[in-house]
Amino acid sequence: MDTKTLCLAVLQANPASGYEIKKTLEASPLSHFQDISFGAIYPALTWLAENGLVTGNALSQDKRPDKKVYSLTPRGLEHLTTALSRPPAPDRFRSDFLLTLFLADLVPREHVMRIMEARIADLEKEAEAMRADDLDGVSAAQRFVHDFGLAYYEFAANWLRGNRDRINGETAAVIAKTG
Amino acid sequence: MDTKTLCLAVLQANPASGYEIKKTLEASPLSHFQDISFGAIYPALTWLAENGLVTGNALSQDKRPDKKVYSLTPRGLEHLTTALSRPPAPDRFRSDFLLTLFLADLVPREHVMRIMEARIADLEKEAEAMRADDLDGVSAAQRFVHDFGLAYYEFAANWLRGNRDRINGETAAVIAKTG
DNA sequence: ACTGATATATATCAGACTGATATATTGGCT
DNA sequence: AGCCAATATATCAGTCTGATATATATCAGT
Repeated sequence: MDTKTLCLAVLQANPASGYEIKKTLEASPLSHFQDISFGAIYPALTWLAENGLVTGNALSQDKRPDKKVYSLTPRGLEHLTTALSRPPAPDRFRSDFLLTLFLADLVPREHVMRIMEARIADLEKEAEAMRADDLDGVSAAQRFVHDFGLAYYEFAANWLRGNRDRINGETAAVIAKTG
Repeated sequence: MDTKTLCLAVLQANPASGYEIKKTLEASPLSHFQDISFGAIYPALTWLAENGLVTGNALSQDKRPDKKVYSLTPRGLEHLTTALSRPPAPDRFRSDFLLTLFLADLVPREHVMRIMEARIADLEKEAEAMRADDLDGVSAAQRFVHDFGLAYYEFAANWLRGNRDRINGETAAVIAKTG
């Protein structure tokens, strides 16, 4: 989805500032499947406010920079539901890691082994973190997305673990022995 | 990876035109994890030629528009291997489908069910197509990437199939309450 | 023979997005 | 005191997507 719709999606749950929209998305199970940068958020919010899809209130804060808190309007909610009612675009999976593996013959075997081990460790760390997530008060739909993310990390880690020798050959066996 | 490096990655295997670079990538197992548009390819090739990373030969063809075939230079190969030798950026998974499921309560249950069935069918179709891929003469590294892609489609289809009721249930309850 | 769809081939461009940077304050750690 | 991280907004160069333009050829259906 584009940045505007994604902002509306976050605001639909709670009024928030641009900064909070990004932090909320990062803390959500959705963070594994959607991302936006500040450079896109702030212009999007300005546009949304000018076009009546959100209303903005400037808050002077005690010990922090001013905060502009935006809330969804009926028109904003309508825009969001309309966007969600369209058939979703195909998923996009971008992996420089797999590009490197694809061209493994062009780089030192050591390097390939290193990034393979690092990626498996990253995936397992991610899965571990998600298993520790507190899901109290989270809707079934949100839990569904969370669990898909967790299942993916587990799948990917296990698949790479079970197949890494196909790329690394004998050297991987040595690593496995030496720990 | 950026478009330039991706072009070099394709040219490393064979000299090609911009059009052929895109078609080659689309036909490769890498297509599931890397993509580029013509609007990025042609400027990238011009830049690469001007900077000596590729050499270009214009070919007048019999019954087709002129074709500019580019080949990798030693400097181009060096640029490619340098890029591949860096730790790869984290994978990026973008899914509007999962965003819609996350906010399933905002759209009609019928719609959620429909996109769920459609996505499962798409994933299975993709897996089916990959199982039929001809892998004769494909390197171990490339087969690895192919098989990861296939395994992912199978995992995702099976997971969604096994968990889809978790979404449709709650949405039904919300609909019943709100009328 | 004609029409429309598809394939080959390059190029351009508006609009969108990323990642870096600038600005300013507070609070914790060394 | 000095440094880093967090809170908070804003801008911008560089990059990429998706659409469009241009031109030719083939092939299936009418």
